[in-house]
Amino acid sequence: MEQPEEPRWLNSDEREAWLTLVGVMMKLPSALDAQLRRDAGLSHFEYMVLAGLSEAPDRTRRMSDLAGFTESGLPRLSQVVSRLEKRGWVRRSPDPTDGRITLAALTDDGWAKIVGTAPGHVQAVRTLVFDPLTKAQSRQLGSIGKRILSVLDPDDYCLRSADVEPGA
Amino acid sequence: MEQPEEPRWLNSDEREAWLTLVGVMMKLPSALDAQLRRDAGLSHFEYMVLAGLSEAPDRTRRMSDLAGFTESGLPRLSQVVSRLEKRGWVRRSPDPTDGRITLAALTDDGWAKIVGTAPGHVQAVRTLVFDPLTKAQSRQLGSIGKRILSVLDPDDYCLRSADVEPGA
DNA sequence: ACTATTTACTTCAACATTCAAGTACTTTCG
DNA sequence: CGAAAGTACTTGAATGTTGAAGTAAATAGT
Repeated sequence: MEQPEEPRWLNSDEREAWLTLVGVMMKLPSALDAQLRRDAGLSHFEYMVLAGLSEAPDRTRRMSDLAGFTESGLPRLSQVVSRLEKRGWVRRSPDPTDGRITLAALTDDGWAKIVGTAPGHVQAVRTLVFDPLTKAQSRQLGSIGKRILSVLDPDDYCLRSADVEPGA
Repeated sequence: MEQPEEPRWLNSDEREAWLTLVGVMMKLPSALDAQLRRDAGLSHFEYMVLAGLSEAPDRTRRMSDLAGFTESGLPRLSQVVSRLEKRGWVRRSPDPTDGRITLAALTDDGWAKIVGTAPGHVQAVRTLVFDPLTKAQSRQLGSIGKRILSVLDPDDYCLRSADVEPGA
């Protein structure tokens, strides 16, 4: 079941694009983490948790739902939410209608935290990602990302709108 | 020194592109790690170390040079190279001309390992990244990545050829 | 109604990564 | 020539993440 022909190596354009992409994947997360840690004392993962709650109705969400949103398993989420609870930004309570489910809710302090943190983070995303690109490139990035994500994980959260353009 | 106006929020195209990019950055590394671990018993980082040595003259490189290539600090590299040395794929020796420097060299077994592993990994990169894209998109991805990387780290390894196109 | 399986989450142990100190060597300067 | 400073790397402690077992509650079967 091996491919009988020699493998299709990357051509030089592809190879260059690949190495560049690896570089971006290595450095962009650290850069964003550093900004959040410096300006808000939050890891990127903690920020995602607070952001996920802030967008939800009643600022409340199930743990497993949050785990899906943040692309992480329940154990990791559980520990991080414990920390956020100790800091007073999140409160956990069992779902009255189903005792297995734990609901995580953003407190008022947590809401204030995310409201105070978001603008600086958005600015960082802008500076590092969109400002260096033309408008056309920003659109291309969206299309390219969706194409790749649809292979990586067709059920991903971001692809719910069924708009993976077939052309370019 | 705060921006007096309200922050420039991401517009809906940008927001969508951003969430997609986050998804790709979360999942692509794990997918590649999984392929290498399954097919070759290597982490992506270990693969990068072997690949970095395989491309070097005499298949030999300084530890600090390798650390730059793999975008990681010396402590991490030191431990990983220790493991690779125990498995017989790398050998370390002090530089005869400067006793502070440690040279890491790929053994024949290590060369055989990377030669046997590379085709499957390249195939995975192809399947996950380039096959879903048109040729035009592959080129766009290269340009976009270089633009972003040039802000993230202007001294990056990949940008040595001074070819960040100013147009699109 | 009572057990058995499934679901949702937490906790515990193994592992990897990061940061700070330590070691060995080289270069510089009095 | 000898002490001080700097460089390259390794080691060890603290932290965070992943995987496996454990708990608690709900559903399904008998």
